[in-house]
Formats: sequence, C-alpha cells, structure tokens
Amino acid sequence: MTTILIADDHPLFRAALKQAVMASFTDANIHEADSLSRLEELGHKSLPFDVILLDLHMPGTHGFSGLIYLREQYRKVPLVVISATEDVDVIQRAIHFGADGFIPKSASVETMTEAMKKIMAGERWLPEYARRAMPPTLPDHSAMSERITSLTPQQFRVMGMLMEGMQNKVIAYELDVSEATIKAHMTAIFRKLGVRNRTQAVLALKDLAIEPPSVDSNP
Amino acid sequence: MTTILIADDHPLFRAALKQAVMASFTDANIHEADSLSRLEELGHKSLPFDVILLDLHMPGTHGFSGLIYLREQYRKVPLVVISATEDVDVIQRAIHFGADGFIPKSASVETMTEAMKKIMAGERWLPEYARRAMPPTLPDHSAMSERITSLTPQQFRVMGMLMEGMQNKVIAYELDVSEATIKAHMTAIFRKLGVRNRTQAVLALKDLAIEPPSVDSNP
DNA sequence: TGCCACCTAAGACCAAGGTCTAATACCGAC
DNA sequence: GTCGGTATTAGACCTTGGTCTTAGGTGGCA
Repeated sequence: MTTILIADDHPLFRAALKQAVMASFTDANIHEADSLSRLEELGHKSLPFDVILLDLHMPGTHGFSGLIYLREQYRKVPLVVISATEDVDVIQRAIHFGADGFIPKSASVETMTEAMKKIMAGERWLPEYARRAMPPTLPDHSAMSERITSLTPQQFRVMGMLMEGMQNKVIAYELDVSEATIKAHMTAIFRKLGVRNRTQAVLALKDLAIEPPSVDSNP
Repeated sequence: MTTILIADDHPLFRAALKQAVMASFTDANIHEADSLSRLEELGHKSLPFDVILLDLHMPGTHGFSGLIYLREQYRKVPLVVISATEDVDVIQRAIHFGADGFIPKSASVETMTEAMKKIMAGERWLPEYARRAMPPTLPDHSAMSERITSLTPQQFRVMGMLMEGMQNKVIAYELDVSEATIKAHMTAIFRKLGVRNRTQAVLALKDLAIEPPSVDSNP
C-alpha cells in the first residue's frame, strides 16, 4: 500500500489531486494537509509517507523556506513540488532546495501519474520544457538554507509569523504561549540565522522569496 | 550643448561610457556620480540635465526604489537605466517605474548612441529582444512607489540604511545627527509607507527588490 | 516680509525587542 | 529503567524602538 501526503491549501485542487492519485494508485492511503502546521501534526504520528506532494504557496511556507524545512524533516521521503507556477527559474530553485520533482498544476492526470511513479521509483521528474534548462546536478544547499534547517519546528513557526510582520505579543497570542517564550525563540532564531535582530532576519530570509518580481506591487 | 549625468559606481565602466558618449556628443558636458548621495549633491546645483544614465545597482538605490525616487526628483529629465541585467522582466519593471529607456551594458557603442539620441528626442528605447514583450503602455506607478516618492531626501537616505539592517543609533552616527532625529525620521517614514514599525517597512520595501531569485544565496 | 516645508533635536514616556538564567518535559541511547 | 541532550517554557532585567510635544534654524517662494 502506498501512503501519500497531499499538502495544498486549495480544497478543490486537493480533491482533484486526490482523485487523480487514486485513479492510478487504487490502494493509496492518502493524507491531506492545508497548512504547514497541520502537516506537522500528521508528521508527529511519524507516518511513513511514500511521497509528499507539496504546494509551494501553501500558508506557512515562506518562499522556499518551507520546502527547505520539509526536506530536512523528511530526509528520505520523495518530495514533489506542485505549483501553479511554470517558471523555469522557480522549478530550478525548487530542485536546488531539494525537491525530487516538480509538477505544474496544469499537467494532465496521465502526466501526474507518470511523474509520481518515476519519483517514487527514485528518479527525478520535471516538465518537458524545464528539462533542457536543467543540468542534472545534485541540489546544493546554500548557507541560508542550512541555517533554516537548523530551526526547530516551533522556531520555524515563529519565524513564519515574523515574516508576516507580526509582533511578539501577537505571535504569543496566536500560539497560546507567553511573550517571554516568543522572545526566547526569537533569540534562538537570530543566533541560528546569524543575525542580530528581527529586521536583519527579515532581510536575510526575504532573499529566499519565490515572489514574483511583481510588476504591480500594490495591494 | 548637452548636459549628461552618468550615475554608475563602477569607475571603469563609467569611463568607458563617458568615452562612448563623447564620441557621439562631442560638446557634451558630462557629470558623474558613483552613488545616490553624490548624485543628490549634484542635483543641489540644479543642473539642467538633458539625460540621466542610471545604473540600477548603484549603492544607495535599493532595488527599484532608487529609480522611483530619481524619477520623481527629475520629473522632466529623460532617464535611461543602464544595467548588466538583460532580463526582460527587469526591463519591464524599470519602464514600469518610469524609465524612458533601458540599455544593457553589453550593448555596442553605436547602439548606445542611437538609444540616447532617440530617448533625448522624447522616444522610448529598449533592446530589440525586449520590445516584443513590451506593450507600449505608460508607466503606472504602484501604490508603494507613490509612497516612496513622498519621502523627503533625508528620509529616503534613512530608509536606505534601514534596508541595510542598521539600528537607529548606528544610522545616527553615520549621518552625524542625534538618535532622536533618526527616530523622528523613522516615524515619518512609517507613516508615509503605511506601516507600523521597521520590520513591516522592510517587508513592504523588499517587494521592490530587483534581486535575483538568487539560486545560490550564500554570502 | 511672512509662510511653509524640511531638518534637526530634546525630554518624557511607554511599548516592544532581546538576553540570561533556569525549570520542566520529552526522547533516544545505553 | 537511568542518563544526557534538546525543545519548550517562563520570569527578571536591560536595551532598543517609537510617539508626542515642543522648538530652533534654514531656505524657497509669493
């Protein structure tokens, strides 16, 4: 039996993906998560996933840092990035940060099935158009991604909320702990990232953004 | 006589550019600046530039905010962005933020001359390959760029140092004013940008970054 | 001349950020 | 089991950040 994790915050697409998966893996044991935190709850039960399908834009994944973090948590589980983006550069970076494959959301069911089978078999899979631009090199974690992987789960959560511009007090309320605790986490995060305060942390982490050099940057 | 401003922090390239300019504009009155602050010093003398050649990556220009700011300061002066980048998307955004033209550093002397002549004549000029992808629409300033243009020169300088992750005390020392003054500027900056603190300011401004989706983000 | 925008700055005050020390709980190794 | 490391939590304590008020100096402009 195949245990699959689908991590996507869009319910409709999650359902569609589930259908597609079940069509080809009839005996699949499918788990779903609509955010990184929910994903971690599942992980606590240490389910032996055979493959993880991760949406790059899921809440809680800040840029590629979510991918980097997950890659570290589930070192041996094949990890496929699913994204609406078709940008070759994004694909390149996803692979760079440890993804075993990249499936655009526009792909057909047949294509998805083929991709997942290959990836679960240990191969790497990319869309046709991205293969040419992609040298078959191993992913090379940058200094920053190593630093992110050294964060504990709770620290990672706090970091995510920091990247939303939230204040310590607010984060504490959201996570239902004291502000002192958040401050302690912050101090630990700064040390691990090699920065001195939250402003520098934001500056350092923003460089991992997937973000469109958005032409229109207004709300 | 033609008065031209070359704003580039690379001395060698600045000299080369100067040569190229003088080859075609023999009577040119050329001014140089290697940073935004030096550019502002020149501006104080309110020289009637006929054209400004701006390097996107010059110190002091944080992402596109330098361009946006200059565009506002010299509303009527043709402004050409010169950059090592050939990325169509960057070109697109430069135009979007008000540049009248974009010349890649790899361009030939003849090409540069042609480009500058056309731009000084009021036309827009782009590299061949970028023209196709570029609809001839007028630049439309986003909400954030309007906010940046509302900053006073000193506020803009302070903002730049904030984007370097510097603390108030350090900024005060660098600018040789009191910390109280910096705090006053910060408060004004936050109001104009519509944010509540420096962390949110960094988050908002980082979206204007030119920055490479850098595949290798280590130091 | 007066008005206005900008830069500067001080003091008071409070909020937010950050460090240090230490207690508790959990988990893998032995 | 027990040991040792790590994650999480928190309170005490100090630093930095940010607002408000007030105010002096400059330079452009009508």
